[in-house]
Amino acid sequence: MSTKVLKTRDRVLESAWTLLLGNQTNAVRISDIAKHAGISRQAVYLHFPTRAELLIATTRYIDQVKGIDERLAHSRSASTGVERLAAFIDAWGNYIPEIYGVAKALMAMQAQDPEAGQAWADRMNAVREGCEAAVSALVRDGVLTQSLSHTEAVDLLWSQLSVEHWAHLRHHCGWTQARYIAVLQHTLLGTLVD
Amino acid sequence: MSTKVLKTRDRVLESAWTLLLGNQTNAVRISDIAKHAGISRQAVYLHFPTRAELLIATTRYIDQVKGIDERLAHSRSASTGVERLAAFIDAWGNYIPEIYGVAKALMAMQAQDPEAGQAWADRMNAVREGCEAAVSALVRDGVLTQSLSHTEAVDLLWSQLSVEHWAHLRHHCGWTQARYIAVLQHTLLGTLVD
DNA sequence: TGATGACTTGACACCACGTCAAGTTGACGT
DNA sequence: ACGTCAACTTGACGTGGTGTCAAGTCATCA
Repeated sequence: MSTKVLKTRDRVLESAWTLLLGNQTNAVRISDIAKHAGISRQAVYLHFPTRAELLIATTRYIDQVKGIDERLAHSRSASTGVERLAAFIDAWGNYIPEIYGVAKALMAMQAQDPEAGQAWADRMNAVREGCEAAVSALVRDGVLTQSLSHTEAVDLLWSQLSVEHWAHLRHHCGWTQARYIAVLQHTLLGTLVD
Repeated sequence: MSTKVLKTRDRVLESAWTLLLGNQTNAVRISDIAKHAGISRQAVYLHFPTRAELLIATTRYIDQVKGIDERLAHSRSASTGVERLAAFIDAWGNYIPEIYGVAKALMAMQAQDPEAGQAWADRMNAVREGCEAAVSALVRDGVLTQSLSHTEAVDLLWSQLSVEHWAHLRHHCGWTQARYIAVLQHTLLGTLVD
């Protein structure tokens, strides 16, 4: 595991990240990534077995570089359930833009490649756990609305914090990032808390 | 424009619809559709120039067969804004399952084919007009919440009535269709009406 | 009878993924 | 100084799906 190997591997991941974020039209081929990283197309396969695995590795790389764990951990330190909900929406909602490029490519792949779909689903289940924790905090405070079950509340929070929902409001509706965060905090508070 | 032409064309559209709805793994190729319709793969190209156009034509075909226009028109006849909102959610929300197969394929294509993306966006803009009408009815009744602008309210309704949101709750979260409709009616009422 | 339109068969180019084989290069230990 | 090994290169190939092209069949209709 020499230093150079890691360097090249990371350069590939960095290239994938950059190209996927930049390109509107999602025609990011492996050869594009290789060219951007300054290596041959075949060399990419020395580090990643398939395109799907490369994309998945890219999301993990972004997680690591951007420290999503720390961001989410911080939201867990809020004292009240309501504050915790707002902090979680803030932390995750502001992370989505970073991973959107890769997420889009991965979601486009899952039609043909079930493995890619499963990998993405796994990652999203981690987000669901965060939603679950936030809702539990609301329950602990006794402020969760009567009209939704615990699970329904988690599902609703989770689905509104999905990447697709973000993309819809941000790109189709033209919302700013700040408005996206503010409106989701407000409406989800209204929906989940009595 | 003989009878037989229309028959074959419709058989292709019907096959596309059937296969796209049935297949979990979205590997519906043109050759599959042709085989199912009982014609050669090349004959499909006598009716539809590209795969994207075939998919788009399929959505239009479903619209026509299932009479979505009538369904939505019916929701427009409700007297109060609140009833109209509920009726619109019911009409559109119960239509999504019909088009989901094609929608999924079309959304998967828009990464590579911008034309497919544009066509799908156009169709979704028609839904947005329905959302706009429902919100306007709320405004007319003077019951739209103060905390959202007219446009924001439309955007929020629209994004929560998206096919992606339906798929998330229905498939990832395992909700029944009835619960999806009921919860959306309830939470959107809570979000949009004071 | 002969023309037309719908369809068939078979071949082909294209493009991206993924694989394989045979080099080149540079760092490393001995 | 030498051999070795890992990383990387070049070039070729197979696969699978899309879309194109050319030649031929067949029923219908004027």
